Amino acid sequence: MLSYTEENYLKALLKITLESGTSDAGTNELATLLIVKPATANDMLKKLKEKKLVDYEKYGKIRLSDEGQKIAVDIVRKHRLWETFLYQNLEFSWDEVHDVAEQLEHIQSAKLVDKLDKFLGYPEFDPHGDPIPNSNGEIKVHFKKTLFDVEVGNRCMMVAVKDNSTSFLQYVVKVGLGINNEILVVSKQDYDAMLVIEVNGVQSSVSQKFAENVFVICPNCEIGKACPNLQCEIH
Amino acid sequence: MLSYTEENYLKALLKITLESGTSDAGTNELATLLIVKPATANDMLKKLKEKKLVDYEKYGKIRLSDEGQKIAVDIVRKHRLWETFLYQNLEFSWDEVHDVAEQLEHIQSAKLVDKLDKFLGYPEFDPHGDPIPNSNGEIKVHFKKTLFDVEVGNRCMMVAVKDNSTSFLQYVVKVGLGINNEILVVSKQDYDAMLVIEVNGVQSSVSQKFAENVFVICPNCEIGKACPNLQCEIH
DNA sequence: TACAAAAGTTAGACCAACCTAACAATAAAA
DNA sequence: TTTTATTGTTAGGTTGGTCTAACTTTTGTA
Repeated sequence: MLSYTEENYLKALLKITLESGTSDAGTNELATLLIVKPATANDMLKKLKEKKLVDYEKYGKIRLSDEGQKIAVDIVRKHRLWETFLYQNLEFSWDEVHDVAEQLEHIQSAKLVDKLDKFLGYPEFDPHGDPIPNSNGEIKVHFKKTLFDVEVGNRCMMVAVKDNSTSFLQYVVKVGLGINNEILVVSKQDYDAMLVIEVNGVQSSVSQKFAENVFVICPNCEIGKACPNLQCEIH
Repeated sequence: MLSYTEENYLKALLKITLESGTSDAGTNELATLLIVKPATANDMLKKLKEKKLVDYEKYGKIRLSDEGQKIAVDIVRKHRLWETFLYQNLEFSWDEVHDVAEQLEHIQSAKLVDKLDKFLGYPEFDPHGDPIPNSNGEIKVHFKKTLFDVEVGNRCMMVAVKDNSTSFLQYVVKVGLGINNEILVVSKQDYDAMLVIEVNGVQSSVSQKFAENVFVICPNCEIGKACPNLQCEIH
């Protein structure tokens, strides 16, 4: 059984490797993320190496072992499931869920996680649009392209939103948008970056700010697989 | 902000004072409950005294301060709300909820507790029949008559258990008992105080120890109200 | 290539929560 | 009332996670 602290180190390592894409991390970087001194991070790395959760040699690169990665992904799964619960069932706003989920992710009970997942209807994305790993640790490919990135004349499909504020969500509804809706980008103004989009045959004009808060994939993409025409950035 | 450990000491002190009725506790008793050595409990008591959460003098009696009691009751509130959630919404059986709630009770977020309470519909009793303190720390009247107190030939209804250990709860299930089940006390042995009881037409033999851990009311009682024929002791 | 800056490591210390072993005070029994 | 048993306390030690300060290795650039 890992301590709360050890779990946080594994989670931080996963975050760094996923975000950098280089699949390894540095002591300083890790220490900064955990708000801890490099010496402290170094101590912990030695301990995690001992437990075979990280691959690491002195002055060398740090990366999670398979086992370490598995544990880290499971913590992310718990975090995102709890965020979804707080948002969907307990009326938390999207910016309030993180801190509480940060605590809840450390609750140890496999049954709890699976039952929560079932209760929530096996969601694939959390309130921030981030993918929720399934019980086998498989993470859906995550598309980070926004409506604003789509070129004029192209079609895309909405998969998530970045902003979860009520005002934004009401705006989304007003424009006739929803998850899995297909969107055609009709035109874009150079002057003020306003977009004209078409949803279900109805045209609307939306701002850059709005467009940047709508995550999309190209319509040929299947959620969970790599984009066939490489337009979608994989996170 | 209190540590996980400090919270557990406060909760244990509340439990001891409530169960003994004498409103004070001993170092050994506390240590036993927390599965810790008396020396350790003693260290913590000094620390909690320093924080003004317990009233305590060397070799004297230990009791929670008003502030300490308030915190302890709030932890119990959280514990019982989570138990209710696990039981009602996540399909946990009533003997599985305790251990997970033991972790969840330490999550720090006033908003979470209040929203959870609202989500659950402001329940007054948890799956074990124990009363859930409200947000002001007020606890409903609680019936504390045990199965062992019921006279031979009388019927009663199970409302709660005193012992929350998994082994006891599993035994309860094995005997075919559950909350709101009606029990007939068929006979009682003078020699070893064994009881023969009948639940849903099935007879079982249970020990004095077992019977003393099952709280009952007479079948005419309504939970939360005083017993109409005064057979039920109010705690 | 050399050397300064950045990154990483080690040694030694602190605190919280635990321990054991020895001791002190109180309660119970002879 | 004296002795014994129980209960409570203190002193000193261990471990996990943190720190500072000093040191080493690697990296980047003059």
